[in-house]
Amino acid sequence: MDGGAALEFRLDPASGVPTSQQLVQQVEHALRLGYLKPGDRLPKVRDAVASLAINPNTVLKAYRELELKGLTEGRPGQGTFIKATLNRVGLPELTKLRRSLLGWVSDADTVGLDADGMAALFASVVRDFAERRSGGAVAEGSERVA
Amino acid sequence: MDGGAALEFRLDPASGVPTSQQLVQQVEHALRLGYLKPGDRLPKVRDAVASLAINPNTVLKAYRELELKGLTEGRPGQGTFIKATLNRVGLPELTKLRRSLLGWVSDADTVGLDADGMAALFASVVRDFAERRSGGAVAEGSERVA
DNA sequence: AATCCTGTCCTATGGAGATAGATCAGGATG
DNA sequence: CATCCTGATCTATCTCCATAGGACAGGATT
Repeated sequence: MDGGAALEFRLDPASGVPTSQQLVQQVEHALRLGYLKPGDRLPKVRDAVASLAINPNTVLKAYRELELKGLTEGRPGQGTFIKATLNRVGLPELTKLRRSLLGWVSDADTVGLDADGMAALFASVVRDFAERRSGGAVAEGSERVA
Repeated sequence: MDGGAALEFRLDPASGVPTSQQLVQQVEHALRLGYLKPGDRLPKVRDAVASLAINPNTVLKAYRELELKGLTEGRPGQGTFIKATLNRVGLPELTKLRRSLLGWVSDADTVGLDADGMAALFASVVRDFAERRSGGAVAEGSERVA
């Protein structure tokens, strides 16, 4: 029985981020965006191992970290389940944000910006925004150059 | 003399990304966004070492990788200089995209989405967009979970 | 020429992440 | 009860990353 939906893990070897951390971050992302709710089941350790071709210990390490954070709960014989949520934003708002972001991505794509470029711009803008709100006076430019 | 502008490196220890790779990625980002152009000088190895409190070999490793990619050129006695560009999008378009993205970030912030949540949404949307264009039939949501 | 500043190379060392493989423990099912 | 599936644990090993510290090479400046 496969009662609940399960997250499907992905790996990006080029990112340089340790495998176990990628798993942790993916669960956290899914929680933030409401794709996972308390009670949902995470992929079985052995399934993740098989589909990602990684070591059981790596998955265990990720699950252990999630449990330490209080986000999940491992139940031997049953699986690993979501215990808490990180979702502080309503679904309607998220949908709206998603839709408008999709428009932006589409524009960027039209102009010729690739995914890496989009990510670079996004990171730059978010950092900019954060610094502007806290620092106020951005003494030495953020993405600036000098 | 400081003829040319220089990028200012940052480190994010929490990201899990190896230090040297962070440096490489920052240069690439700056190239994509037009913050760095051919002829610009990168921070001196010893300066980066001092400001980031890391090992010279770590900086060297990053610079060597950039040179291998054909993006930079190290000139003993002078410094390391940008040799190529990754910028395929015009500055006006980038500025426009940046401005509209800033608006989106502001909206997201208003609704209560934090930086991590924004990053999660962004990654999800970009992936979604990429899959939709290649795969075609992604019946129901991509960010779904399956 | 002498000096300084720059990038470059080298060896050795320690730590974190991932792997392999075996084993134990808790719950469900026959 | 016996069996199966699940997560959890353990030890040993391997690789990559970063560090420490010393030394060399090319160009500019005096």
